[in-house]
Amino acid sequence: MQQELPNKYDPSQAEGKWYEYWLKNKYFHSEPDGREPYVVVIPPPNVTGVLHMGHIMNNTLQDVLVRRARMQGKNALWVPGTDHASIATEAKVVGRLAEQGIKKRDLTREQFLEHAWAWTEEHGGIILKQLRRLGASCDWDRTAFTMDEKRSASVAKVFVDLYEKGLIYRGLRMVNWDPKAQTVLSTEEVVYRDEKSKLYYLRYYIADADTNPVRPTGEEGEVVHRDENGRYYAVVATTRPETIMGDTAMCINPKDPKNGWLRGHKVTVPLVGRVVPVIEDRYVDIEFGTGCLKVTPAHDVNDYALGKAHNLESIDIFNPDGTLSEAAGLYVGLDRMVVRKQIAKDLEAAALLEKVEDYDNKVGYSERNPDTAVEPRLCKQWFLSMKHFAEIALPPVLEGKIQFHPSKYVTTYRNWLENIQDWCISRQLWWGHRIPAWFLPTPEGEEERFVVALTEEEALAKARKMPGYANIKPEELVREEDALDTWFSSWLWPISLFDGINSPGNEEIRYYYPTNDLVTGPDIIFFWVARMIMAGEEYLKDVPFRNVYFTGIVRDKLGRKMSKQLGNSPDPIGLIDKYGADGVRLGILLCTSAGNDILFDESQVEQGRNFSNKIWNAFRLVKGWNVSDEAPQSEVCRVAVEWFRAKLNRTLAAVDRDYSHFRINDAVMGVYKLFWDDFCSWYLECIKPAYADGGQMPIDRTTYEATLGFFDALLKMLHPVMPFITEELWQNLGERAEGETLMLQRMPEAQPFDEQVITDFETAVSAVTAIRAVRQGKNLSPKEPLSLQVKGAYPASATPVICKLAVISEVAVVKAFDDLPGDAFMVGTTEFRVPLSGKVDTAAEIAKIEEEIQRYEGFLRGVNAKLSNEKFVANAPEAVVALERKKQADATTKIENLKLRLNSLK
RNA sequence: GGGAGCAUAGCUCAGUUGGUUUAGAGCACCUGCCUUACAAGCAGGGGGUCAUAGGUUCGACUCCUAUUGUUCCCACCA
Repeated sequence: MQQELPNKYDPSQAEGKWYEYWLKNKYFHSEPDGREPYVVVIPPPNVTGVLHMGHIMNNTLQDVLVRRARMQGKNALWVPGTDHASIATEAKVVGRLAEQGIKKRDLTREQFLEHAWAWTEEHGGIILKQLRRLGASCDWDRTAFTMDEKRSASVAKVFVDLYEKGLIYRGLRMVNWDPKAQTVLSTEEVVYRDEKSKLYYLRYYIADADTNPVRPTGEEGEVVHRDENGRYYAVVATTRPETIMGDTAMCINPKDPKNGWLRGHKVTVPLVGRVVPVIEDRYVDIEFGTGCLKVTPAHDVNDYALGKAHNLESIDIFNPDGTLSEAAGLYVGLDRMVVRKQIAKDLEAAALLEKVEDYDNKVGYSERNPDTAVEPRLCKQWFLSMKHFAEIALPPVLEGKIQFHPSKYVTTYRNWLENIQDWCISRQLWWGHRIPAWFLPTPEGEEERFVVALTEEEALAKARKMPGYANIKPEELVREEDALDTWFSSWLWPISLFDGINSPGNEEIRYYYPTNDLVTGPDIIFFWVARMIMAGEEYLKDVPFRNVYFTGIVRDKLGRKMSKQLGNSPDPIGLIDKYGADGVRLGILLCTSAGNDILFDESQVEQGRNFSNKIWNAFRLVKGWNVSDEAPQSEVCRVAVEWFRAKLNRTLAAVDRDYSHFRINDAVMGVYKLFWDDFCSWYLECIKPAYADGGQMPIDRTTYEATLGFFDALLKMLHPVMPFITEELWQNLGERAEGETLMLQRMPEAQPFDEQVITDFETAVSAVTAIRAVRQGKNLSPKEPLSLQVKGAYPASATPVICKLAVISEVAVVKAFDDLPGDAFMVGTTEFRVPLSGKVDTAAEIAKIEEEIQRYEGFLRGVNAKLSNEKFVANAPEAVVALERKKQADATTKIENLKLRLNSLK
């Protein structure tokens, strides 16, 4: 039976082998059957993305949940897939084309898409391959892509349906424009960042002083500006001087005493020379800047509203790429950021710049192009009306049909839904789902006309039914160029994966939907989570999942976000190579608690690797034993087996509880300690056969079988967390037939156990620890036999354990200690003493006892104070009072004993 | 500007409806050990007036109020 196993676990020997085995036997694959389903859909990573630590955490959590459910006998399914990530991917493709000297606008849509597909095929799925290294038990046969045939058809069908329901419309709105990607963004795709910027104070001269003389009102607080030539001017503060070419008014607050004298005048826009009216609106903040606001209806959301209210002209001075257009008249073709700098200089040179102040403000940036400030822009886009969706998506979360972990995100969710804005779903991109709408020839000056349909044929049929278009030819229909927002496909994910849109009520959607748990980051609660709930309620009248586990962000040890620039993001595959997938999984899980950011450090993965090794060596120990059918079971073995069985059951119950509350790190830590502390440090040490006559004694059959049973249970408990090493060891733990696997074994269930067994064993543990401390303090060899005296209540089962683990030759239960010198300690109210002839430092012992007495007396004072408080005795529950009385009695006993001892020493 | 969360050992966090021997874990740290499973290990040990100030209560880490610090989300102050 002697095994020639190395003393270090080598993950590379096991991981690839078992993953292949699982794949070959299709253990990850699921088909609908009679069992209870358990379903997780992966948050689809970008098709061209590579694995980072966030994915490691997120996918490890999913795999733990899925593997556990599978071992609980459920029909577990984890569906993988990728997302086409329209803006991000298109940007990458445009970038690569640029390297080859190709411009996007020189290509046709078809040519561009060819390049995009080529790129997708080249880089696509790398991330899914990487997930295999982690051990992810996804059903790869079901791998989906948001732009594959079924998913694309689902998107189109939903678009048409929502249009027909009147929920999708086209509207001219002020939208967020990304000048780099040259597409509109949804409000959710704009991230605001604090920025140190400048506030420019500009002179707007009064233009009509000749015909309409300036008359200061003389009001208190009035501020009138005149230059050295006596000309009047107003001062406007702005952060965006480059937009003055679009100014079509200046606005003051009607109640502003500073600027009342400007009322009714016209002013000249500096440099531009355009004469614009001074308008009045309560919107203007009197306290901000000078109280004068320049109004640029085309380039600011508020100004747009003002422009509408006051019937102002709107001048769009930007090109789609953020350079100035012909309409600007000045700086044409220059980038807006360049113009901002230049115009400040020019204004100064023309003596039109009063001053410049430092100013902190928030600037919106594109989520996908973080260096690009979004530009408010007026244009016609496709919108999804959200009121209806907010109404159907709120109740399931508020009523607990869907549970958020942690629950604090319910508030966030609710807030967003209650203040929701319509969703701008069109994007001026080619990579994505092309909007299924066709425009019809429309006479000049008339409202655009279009039809929405699944196919061109349908579109033509629909068009021909419209008045005046009975004879329209196919080539007269012009398909919408825009694509849809990526999230317009993602929101269907839990449905479209089971083809529930194209083929409603099919077997799979009925069986697998709703899914169970979703693991994702809180950063996409609006983008994705909320919208999936909307789609689920709209199309299946049911929630898409029952639980949402929100992970935190993986940061480095110093709390910084991981980024390429900082170089603080470890390569996950490198970590797996170095520490093994199991080590990486355990490492990341140990520091993961729902909703909290996790500060990742490689030492945690090292801890995971070390734990793998611990398991490995425990296995080496157990498999190295000779088994005897004749040898009777020793008392210490009997006690240890009884105790560990109880402990195992207690932990199983605790771990179940932790998992059900999504306290996965607690569950993992529970198993970790059960294995390392309880199983290895105490149980195995108890039953480990001694050496005698130059060889190791055999272990008795009863204990051995029990130990294999425990090991088996432990491997099962560990398997969801550390799938590879557990499979490797389980396969070698007993005789296995071809095709057997740990991953399909049933997870042990907690059985009732006797709490007293655990309590009694803990007495032995405490005594052993104390005796070891005595040895250490006295510098005694761990092997030198000692004897032990016990005074007080003492479980008989403790003796064999103490004898073996503390190397005690004899335990004597005594009524009173003899006069021999020795070291004493207490476990509960039981007093123990290790007689030590000639090795006792009396002075030190006295000091130790006096310190103890002091501690207990302090404690007793607290208890006495409580008990002497009549109100406490009268009001507190009986059990609590009884407990305090027990504390009082116990402490008193202890102090008495200690004093007795003190006296005998003196 | 509005909202939410957090503040417990050097670090990261538990502390489950206020009462379990005057607060627990993991890591880190200190001391001693290469003891035939494991030095990726073993044994032992130190370390916290639970952010501050009030309040409720017989009793507060736990509930309430305020303050300070911190994180996140939302919002059109140029």
